[in-house]
Amino acid sequence: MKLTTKGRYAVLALTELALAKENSLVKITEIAVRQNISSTYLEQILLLLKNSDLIIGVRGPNGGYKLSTSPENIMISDIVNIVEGRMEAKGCVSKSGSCTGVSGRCLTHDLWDELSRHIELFLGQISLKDIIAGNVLGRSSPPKVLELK
Amino acid sequence: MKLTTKGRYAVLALTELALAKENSLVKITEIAVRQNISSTYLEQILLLLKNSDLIIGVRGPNGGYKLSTSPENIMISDIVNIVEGRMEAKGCVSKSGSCTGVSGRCLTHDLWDELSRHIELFLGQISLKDIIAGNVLGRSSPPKVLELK
DNA sequence: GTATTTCTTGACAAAATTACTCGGAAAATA
DNA sequence: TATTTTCCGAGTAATTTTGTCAAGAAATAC
Repeated sequence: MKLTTKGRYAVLALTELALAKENSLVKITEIAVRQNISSTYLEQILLLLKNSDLIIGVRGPNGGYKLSTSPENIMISDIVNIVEGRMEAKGCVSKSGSCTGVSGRCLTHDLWDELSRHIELFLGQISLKDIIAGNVLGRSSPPKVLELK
Repeated sequence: MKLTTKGRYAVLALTELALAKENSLVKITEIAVRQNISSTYLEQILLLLKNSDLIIGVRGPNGGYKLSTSPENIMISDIVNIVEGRMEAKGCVSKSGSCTGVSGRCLTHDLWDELSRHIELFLGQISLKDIIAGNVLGRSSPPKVLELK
């Protein structure tokens, strides 16, 4: 699970779509100007999200983008996974492919695996709706929360 | 909290040190060969860890590196934070520095903040000892665990 | 149909970061 | 002194990220 500006732009853009009036269309340039992002770069990103059916693009005058479903059904992990490739998480497949190194097999393998699983779990619990509701921090909402025991 | 091969190499190398007999010294080249990493690159990384007093370097014949403290006292987050710079986590300070964009302030700010806090928390609970004990997955050990409620 | 708006697509280029190399110096041992 | 090892700074190659550009396609308004 990589995380670059690409992923952040994607979440930001979809947040804008989520904020728009239901079924109204938002143009790329609107988002780009508001958020001060390169509009041509944003094009690329929204295209990825469209091809994965997370958003719907409408061409022609007064066209634009809208979410394909309601904000509570779109999780942050969905967005990030689409625009950033899924992270390999291994960090041990050095060359021969196998994971059994000379030093008594790959000890850190599980660590990175578990970390990315953890991140995925975290971002999979937060929806666009949570974000526009400011419901990210100190989440005490009905859905599962991660907590120290 | 970035995560590149640099961070993974660092954890891997320190795992090797943790596996070594108490107070025995391990050479850079030993680790490099065993893990199939560039030894000169590994030098740089171990140097960083040494300058942060996580490990101790001994020069001269039969020199090498050893941990500066016992494996259970070294957390993965310590290691990663040293070799990768601390991640900015914001993703919203576009230009003017302030966080109040035109689109009704920075909605995703909290999200990335919370994510990196979460990662830090996770890696801060796992020590080198846990790794060499294979105690990463399905942790049910005495120390605090992250768990779904 | 024509013009306009906007998305769609692909190829390309600049910038930044990551990953690694190199040459040598300092310290310790023998 | 010679050898072995860490230490240190600078520089370079490779990759990834972050864009730009130009042209095409679809929908709408006129």
